[in-house]
Amino acid sequence: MIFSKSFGYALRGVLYVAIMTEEKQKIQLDEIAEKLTVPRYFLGKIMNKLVKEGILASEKGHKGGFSINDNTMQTSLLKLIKITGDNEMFDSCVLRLRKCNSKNPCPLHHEIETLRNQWHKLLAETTVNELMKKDQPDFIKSIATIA
Amino acid sequence: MIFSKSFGYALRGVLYVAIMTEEKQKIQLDEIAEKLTVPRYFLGKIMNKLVKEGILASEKGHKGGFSINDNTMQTSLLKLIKITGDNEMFDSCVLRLRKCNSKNPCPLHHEIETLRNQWHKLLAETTVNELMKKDQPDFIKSIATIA
DNA sequence: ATCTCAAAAGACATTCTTGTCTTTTATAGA
DNA sequence: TCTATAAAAGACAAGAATGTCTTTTGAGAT
Repeated sequence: MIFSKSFGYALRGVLYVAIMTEEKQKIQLDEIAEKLTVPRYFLGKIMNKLVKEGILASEKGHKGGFSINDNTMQTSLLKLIKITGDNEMFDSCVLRLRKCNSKNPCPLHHEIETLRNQWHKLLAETTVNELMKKDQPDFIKSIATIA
Repeated sequence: MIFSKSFGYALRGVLYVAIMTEEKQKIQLDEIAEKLTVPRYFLGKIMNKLVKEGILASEKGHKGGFSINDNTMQTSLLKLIKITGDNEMFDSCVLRLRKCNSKNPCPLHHEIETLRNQWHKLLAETTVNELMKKDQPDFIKSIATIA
């Protein structure tokens, strides 16, 4: 698979909070995990990472939960990818030949570089806000479906 | 990483055999693993898969080893990807929303579909033969370098 | 202060990929 | 037929990603 499960959970988690935040201020992990049909504790750790990275806010204790903050809506997919660890996707040679760079390119270097840049651009430009603006009819449903 | 280690090993293994086959008929696993700086037994299993899939020929025993066959040079990267198990890269939703298809697309479905199709095309059209025809000066070196 | 709630943190289990070692099988040559 | 050789096959180990459970921490409510 091109991206990790963690990335998918992170994205769907953020989106769920962003969508639900119109109805309530705080969204609990229990609800998120249940609605997204995602392993609760595992999601918890990912959400925690997002909080530490400043993508989301959280509060402990009574009436606690997750909520959006000033950064949430501007967060790019690329940022989520980096946070969840799928780095190096844009670093290393796709053919896995190590000695490959613009000076000493592998046979597919240039073709792949073009494609990779397009990916990079798309992922860097697509933010949580962008995704929500597209406003698909069943968007919330598609987020809530197991991946 | 976008592709698995196994894929990288498979590709480099095939390329090494294809290149060396001009000098000798049979290439031994020991040599391949050493030159590519790749775990010997692990590579052995991957080479074995390639043989079973008809991508390479092999012979046991004295004067045995790996060699190319009628299919080797026409083998596409896509084929290698499938053999080494990185399937579903072109199947499932990149955002990992399951209920995502052309009828019920996720917000990025169309943009991603375009990119994915380009990848698919490139990987399907690029064969072992194509790679070797490009004839980079240090191609054999770049194959032989650890990934 | 104490209780309850919910995230955070830490220990542990499972699964998948990758890597290693040993034994078996097949082939050529003496 | 026997020996050497090299791939194939099988058992096992290490590592990373994913998943589960328990304990701790922090905040509001009583």
